[in-house]
Amino acid sequence: MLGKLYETQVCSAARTLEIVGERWSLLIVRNAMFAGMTRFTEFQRSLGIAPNILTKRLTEFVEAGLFEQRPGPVYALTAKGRELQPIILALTAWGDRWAAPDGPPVTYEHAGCGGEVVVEAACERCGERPPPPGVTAQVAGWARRRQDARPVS
Amino acid sequence: MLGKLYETQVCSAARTLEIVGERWSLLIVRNAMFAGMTRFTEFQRSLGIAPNILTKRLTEFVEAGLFEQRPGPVYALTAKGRELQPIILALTAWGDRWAAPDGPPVTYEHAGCGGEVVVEAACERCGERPPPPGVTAQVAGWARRRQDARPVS
DNA sequence: GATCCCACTTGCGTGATGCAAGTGACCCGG
DNA sequence: CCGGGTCACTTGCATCACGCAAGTGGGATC
Repeated sequence: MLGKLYETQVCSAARTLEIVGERWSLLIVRNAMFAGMTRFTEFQRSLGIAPNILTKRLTEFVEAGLFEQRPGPVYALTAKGRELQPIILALTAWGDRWAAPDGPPVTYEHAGCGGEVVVEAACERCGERPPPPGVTAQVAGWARRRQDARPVS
Repeated sequence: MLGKLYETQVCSAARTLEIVGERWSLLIVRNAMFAGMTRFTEFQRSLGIAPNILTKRLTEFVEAGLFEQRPGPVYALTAKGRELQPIILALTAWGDRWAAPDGPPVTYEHAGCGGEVVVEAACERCGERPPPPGVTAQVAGWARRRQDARPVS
């Protein structure tokens, strides 16, 4: 949970980043999601994250509903937390393309089928996958009015 | 560019987060991508970001190849920068689902067609869209060996 | 009892961010 | 010409986030 929120941003991406935009957050989620980690020391060891930071992150994830804490203690992803998956996949894909000189270290597979799982933007109406310039943002009327009512500086 | 990198993480998502994981970074990219912003004060005003932080971010984005700086000065997204789009879309989608009590403030449309653009994980082999538990991570052999050669603590 | 492991907590130092004022360049109007 | 406004930053300082390392308490095992 970001200390200072993005309050002037009427935008869901900003809302998401308020919850998982801090240092280590998405890597914690990644390890829970894909390495099956549930224990404090598992996360700590695998990430090299300081225990006070990990405590803070896990506590806030539980409060935000991304994880639930069970006796043990076990930190288990909720449905809400699991649905962060496309973000992890998209981050991975970009990194594979532009920041992986040795090739992709991790690939994601469809369990059972064995095919590679990729994350892509596609049009719900026609099915096409538009290149980035072919995607435009439409701001809802109420959102535009709310944005205008919130001058930043 | 994160101050302390995620050096022990052999993972492209971590590489990506090293470049765009700092505060404001993805919101800057979002504004460039979807609001056509190219000028310093445009970003500064719309985000309410401190000028010293914005300077630092833009400079590093140019160094990392996400933006190029032209006379004006104009900050223009490169192809590398534009390919961050699925990340923005995925962040938005999660936020729409779980953090938008008033509904989605922004939707993304397929230019021309008008259909909504969504980002989804799909299997390249069979075309299915597996739910999160149906996606598994496969770590490449060299990556596992490199990870094992990098004890964290 | 001693030892080990786990799940944190604590205290302090360093680095990131926020705030607000300032600077220099440029443009426009009087 | 001068003054005012705008833009693109820079600077100095305060606050907050994170890193580091030691510590504490609980539980299990020998």
